[in-house]
Amino acid sequence: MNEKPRQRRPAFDREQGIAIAQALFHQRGFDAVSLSDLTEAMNIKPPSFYAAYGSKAELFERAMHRYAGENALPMDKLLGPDRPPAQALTALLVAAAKQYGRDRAMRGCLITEGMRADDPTARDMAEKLGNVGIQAIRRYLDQVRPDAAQVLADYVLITLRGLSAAACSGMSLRRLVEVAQLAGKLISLEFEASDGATNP
Amino acid sequence: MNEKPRQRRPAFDREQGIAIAQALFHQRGFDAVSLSDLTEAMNIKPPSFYAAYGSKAELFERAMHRYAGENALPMDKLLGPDRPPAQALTALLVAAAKQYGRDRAMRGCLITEGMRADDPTARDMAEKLGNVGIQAIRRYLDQVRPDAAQVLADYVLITLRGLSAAACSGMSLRRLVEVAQLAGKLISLEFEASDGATNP
DNA sequence: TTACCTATGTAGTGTTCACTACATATTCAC
DNA sequence: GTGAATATGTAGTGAACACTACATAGGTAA
Repeated sequence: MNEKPRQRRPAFDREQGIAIAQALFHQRGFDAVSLSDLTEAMNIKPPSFYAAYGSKAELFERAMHRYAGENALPMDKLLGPDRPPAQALTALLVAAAKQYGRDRAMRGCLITEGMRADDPTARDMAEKLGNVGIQAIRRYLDQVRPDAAQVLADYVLITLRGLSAAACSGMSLRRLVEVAQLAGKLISLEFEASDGATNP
Repeated sequence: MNEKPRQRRPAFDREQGIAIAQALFHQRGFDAVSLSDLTEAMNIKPPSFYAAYGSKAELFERAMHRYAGENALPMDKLLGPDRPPAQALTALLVAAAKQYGRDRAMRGCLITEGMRADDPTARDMAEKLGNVGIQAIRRYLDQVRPDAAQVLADYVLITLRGLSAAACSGMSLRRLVEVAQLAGKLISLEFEASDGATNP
């Protein structure tokens, strides 16, 4: 009696699913994105979701990796040895500010904000990934400013976290960049003050 | 047949309930504290909760007000006209760092972190309360540094948000205070540099 | 004592959450 | 073409969520 055959579309694009998840997680944060949000956006059903990604947290990790791959600040170039340290750190902060305020719908840093998820699994994943970037800054400062590497790395980290948080709260790109430039300028002043007589 | 009469304890202390809620919200954040967490900690049942506080969000607002009343930074004293502006701002940042890292279980700023709640009602309440403090800083800078009040206020705000976030992630009190002192010192350098010849 | 009002406990409401058992449609190697 | 492996849709799971209808106990004032 009018047996409608079960419909099934061909296999969906898993990489595109990660891209969709990345956008959703960046817009709303891990906790605020539900499985039905994800499956609706990907146009799949929950079993396909779990067959492909294992769990919501695992997909979040993949999305963060994708984000890091395509959006991560080019530390190697920004913190290269061929420019003055103060200038390199300023460039890092300004680049971060520009990225955090670029897209009106996806503000702040996906990984930095992921560190505040309520879900402990997702939070740990984000912290682990974020530490990679922090340690890159720390290594750089160990080389160029070994006397104050720790406090300077903490200063940069806290400025980045503040920039990301302010971006999420809607602060304009212009203001974010101005603060990043000011923070960089202040580092320069500190370097000049403690440098003594290396420059004219 | 063994009809156990319904037990009922006398009316509970509503103010103490707000204090309990303040602690829970500060430890875990608005979204991560459930109604059963609250009613269990207060040793009451949900109907008593709603009779007393209206909703979870309204209790959060009361808890933030309580927090502001007992923990808010004494802006009037910190930003008084009797001390150099750079010193006043440094004192503000250091006081915030000390408060954010003081209690091992209740890190960061309850209101600042409340601005990131997923619940839009709670988030709006926190933003409204946080703006009061931000505007106090802005007014102060309008008086002492009218030429750069906006960017300086944004800088202080972003540093405070970064300090709160880092505190929540477990950064030690010592490191938080060191960063606050460095940020304050950098502001001093900037003030001296732009001051020209007001000081010897 | 008695009547009344408020706040309490019991016991739910419907919704949403992340996640899954199972049968079947698609796909691919051969 | 055919069989096997795989991923899909249907339809649900139990748990947790914020919140509430209702009867009754406690406190208060006469």
